[in-house]
Amino acid sequence: MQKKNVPSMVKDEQLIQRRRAQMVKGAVTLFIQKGFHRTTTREIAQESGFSIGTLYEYIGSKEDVLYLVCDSIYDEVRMRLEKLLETNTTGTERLKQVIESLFRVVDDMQDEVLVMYQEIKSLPKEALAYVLEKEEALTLIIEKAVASSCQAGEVELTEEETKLLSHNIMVQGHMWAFRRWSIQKQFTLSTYTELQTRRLLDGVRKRHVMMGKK
Amino acid sequence: MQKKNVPSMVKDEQLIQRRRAQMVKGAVTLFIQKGFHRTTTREIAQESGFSIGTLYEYIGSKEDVLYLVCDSIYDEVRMRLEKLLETNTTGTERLKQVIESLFRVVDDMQDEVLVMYQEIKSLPKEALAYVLEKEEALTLIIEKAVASSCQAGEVELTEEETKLLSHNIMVQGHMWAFRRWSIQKQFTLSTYTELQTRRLLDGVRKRHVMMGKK
Amino acid sequence: MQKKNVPSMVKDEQLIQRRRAQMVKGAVTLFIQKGFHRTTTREIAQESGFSIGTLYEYIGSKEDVLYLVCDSIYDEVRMRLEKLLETNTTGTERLKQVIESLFRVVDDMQDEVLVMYQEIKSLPKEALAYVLEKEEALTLIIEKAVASSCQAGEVELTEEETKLLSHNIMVQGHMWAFRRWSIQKQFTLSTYTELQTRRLLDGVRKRHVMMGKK
Amino acid sequence: MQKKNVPSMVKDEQLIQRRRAQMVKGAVTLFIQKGFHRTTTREIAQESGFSIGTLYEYIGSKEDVLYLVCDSIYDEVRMRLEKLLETNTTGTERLKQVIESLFRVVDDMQDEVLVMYQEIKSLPKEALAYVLEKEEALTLIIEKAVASSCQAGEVELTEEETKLLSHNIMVQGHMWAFRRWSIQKQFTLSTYTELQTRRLLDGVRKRHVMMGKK
DNA sequence: TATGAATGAGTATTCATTCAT
DNA sequence: CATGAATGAATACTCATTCAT
Repeated sequence: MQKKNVPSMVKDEQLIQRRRAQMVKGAVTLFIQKGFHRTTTREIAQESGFSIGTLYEYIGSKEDVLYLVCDSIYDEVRMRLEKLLETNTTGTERLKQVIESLFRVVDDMQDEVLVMYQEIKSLPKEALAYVLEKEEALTLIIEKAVASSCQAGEVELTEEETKLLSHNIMVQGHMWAFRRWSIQKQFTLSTYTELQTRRLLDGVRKRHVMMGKK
Repeated sequence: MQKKNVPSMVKDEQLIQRRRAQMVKGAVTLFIQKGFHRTTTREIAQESGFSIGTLYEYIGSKEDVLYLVCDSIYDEVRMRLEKLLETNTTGTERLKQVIESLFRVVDDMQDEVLVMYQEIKSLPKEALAYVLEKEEALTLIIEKAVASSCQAGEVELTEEETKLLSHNIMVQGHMWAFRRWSIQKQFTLSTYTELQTRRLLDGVRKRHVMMGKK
Repeated sequence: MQKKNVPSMVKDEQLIQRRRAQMVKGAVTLFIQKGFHRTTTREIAQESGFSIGTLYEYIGSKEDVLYLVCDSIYDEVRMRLEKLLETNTTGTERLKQVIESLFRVVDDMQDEVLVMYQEIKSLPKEALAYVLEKEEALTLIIEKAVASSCQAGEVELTEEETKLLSHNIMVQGHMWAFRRWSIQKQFTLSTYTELQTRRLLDGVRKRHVMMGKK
Repeated sequence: MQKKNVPSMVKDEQLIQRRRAQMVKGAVTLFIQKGFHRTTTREIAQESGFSIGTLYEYIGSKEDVLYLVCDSIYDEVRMRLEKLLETNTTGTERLKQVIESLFRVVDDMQDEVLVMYQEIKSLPKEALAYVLEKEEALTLIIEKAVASSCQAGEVELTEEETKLLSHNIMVQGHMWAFRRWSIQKQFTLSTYTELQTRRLLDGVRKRHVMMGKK
């Protein structure tokens, strides 16, 4: 799936990047506060530091802003995640690290994650498909760590189980944000991480290993 | 938290109930198709089978419709869930049944669940709080089943772990709907249910019990 | 060609007729002053005596107003023309009467005729086709009078010549309006009518008749 | 009436001429396609082969472009007409030639003639007056031919009739363009020219000449 | 109680024009 | 001289809400 092409009247590619970055920054702030539909294009322009006319020099429609925002959030999540994963661990150690890192990123970007969950549906079909692909790509990072843990012989999972587990981890990350009204009242991030990690790993640990340990 | 009072010009309480039921039915259909913001009050009135004037005899604002819709979805989820749980099981058996029932209800009401996840944020603060309470009450049903499983001595969990597990179960139900673009391509509902149930229970099963079984 | 259907949100057909009449009246005034493109929908609403919202209860787009205006102008031209032609004359007498009547109607409706000439091109294709048909129907009235004059044996014309003559008469009527900056400085309507009538008839009069008269 | 002064930031008169020629060429193409109001200045600049900034180095406003276009169309009509009239005929022969030439020019420049008829009204007052003078000057060419025919003694016309006839000829030329939706379906240019010429001349031919011929 | 016509604030988008580079 | 990014007033159209019947 190709990156959706957002039309611009401006030729200087560098300038486009800069302006769109401003735009996304302003828009995210507003979308977090009032959501996509309740935010006007004028507000986006103003918050971004330029006029409404200029805004439309860099996009074709309001929906393009949403697309740029979603795209950018995914890129940032991925970037932060990869940054936290730079060390070269493997096996279950790796998996623990992925979980902790994911949760930490979600914690840092709670509002952005919420925007994604709630506004994504307003994207035009094509853009939506593209964004969902990014989500799957992200899930794949987790899947690789799970697989690595399998290969290390520490856990045994079918391919199906691997996939499902990855989804579970991803969603447990997200729910730290979208159920924060309940979860964050009861847990700190580190308790949450610890409890979830233990549960996730206990469930998959090889039986004989466990018993051996015992 | 009190049920939010939705104003009506009409006295006959029965009529109010009937009209609002029509209204919610029409609105849900539309919200599923186009979302709350893209649906007009005129459309809601038409889909409900009465005029725009009449619509406003039974609500005070468009947001009231959203509130009624969310409220009604929760009531239906709860009703269906309780229906499926009428038999008097206990212990781990009970827990399995709760999980399976929840997943089945979510499967039946996927679109409604999605509407909730995506439009809830558009509710006015007070209404939002009320609806979130309903969500917590729902989670409590699960929590009770988990606790019942503990009491049966089949699993051992701290109170914290109990709460978290309940959230996890709830969210794993919901994700069947909101990640369907990926999950429902890979799993049938019964596979999904089976895999998730196994994982959830394996993780919590008492060690000695497991070994004993061994 | 069917009359184009202009959409309306209002059900009462009578009301639609009344409101659209107001609308056309207001719009014509404005189009005469500033042309279609320089007139805003708000101005049309205001001049028509209702709000912009109400305007859009009776039309689907600004172009619909132009269509209604053109349609209405043609209807009025035709109505006035037919009124002036109610007496039952025939032959050349009839033709003279048609010419005089046409010129008189154009004189009365100069501004409207100009609007037609200048804004018709802004109509959507379908509407344009419909309006041009009305123009042809009007030309047919003239053609019938010319034919009547032929049948009376006073003039002899091929079918082609009949058609062309009718166009000429029509356009000579219109030019009284669209060349008024020059023609109306030099002629009064009655002089113009007399001169044009003489020329039109002299050119077609049967040769032997003329000579017989001589 | 002075030629309207179109302001330019550029000194080099030659360059001004060249750029404006490009501009008019581009603009005519666009005005024919979409009319003056639906054409943007950006489009004009692009079609002309330079940037929007450059466009405004050679004009003061969008209306100036329309003025230049109208001015240029008149000049070309005149030029072409004069070219076709270079041979030194006189009398009725001359008149026939003028008619045929005019019709031929209009046929060649149909779109341009239409633009004139439909957009002229958007000119600012002063520019409009200037352009109408050009139209009158053009009519004068015809008038001279008619007069020449009179002087040759072949037709007899009062001064009033001469003027009116010239207008008629002019308009019969134009109508070949602006009623083409009907006329060009029924006639070829040469039939149209022949029929109209015959009618125009028959109507004015001296009575005794005609009879003599007879 | 039911209706639907009326309202006008609000919104996305366009485009002529300017001006710093 | 040429460029094209920036501007913001202007504009068509929408839609939640009201209220007279």
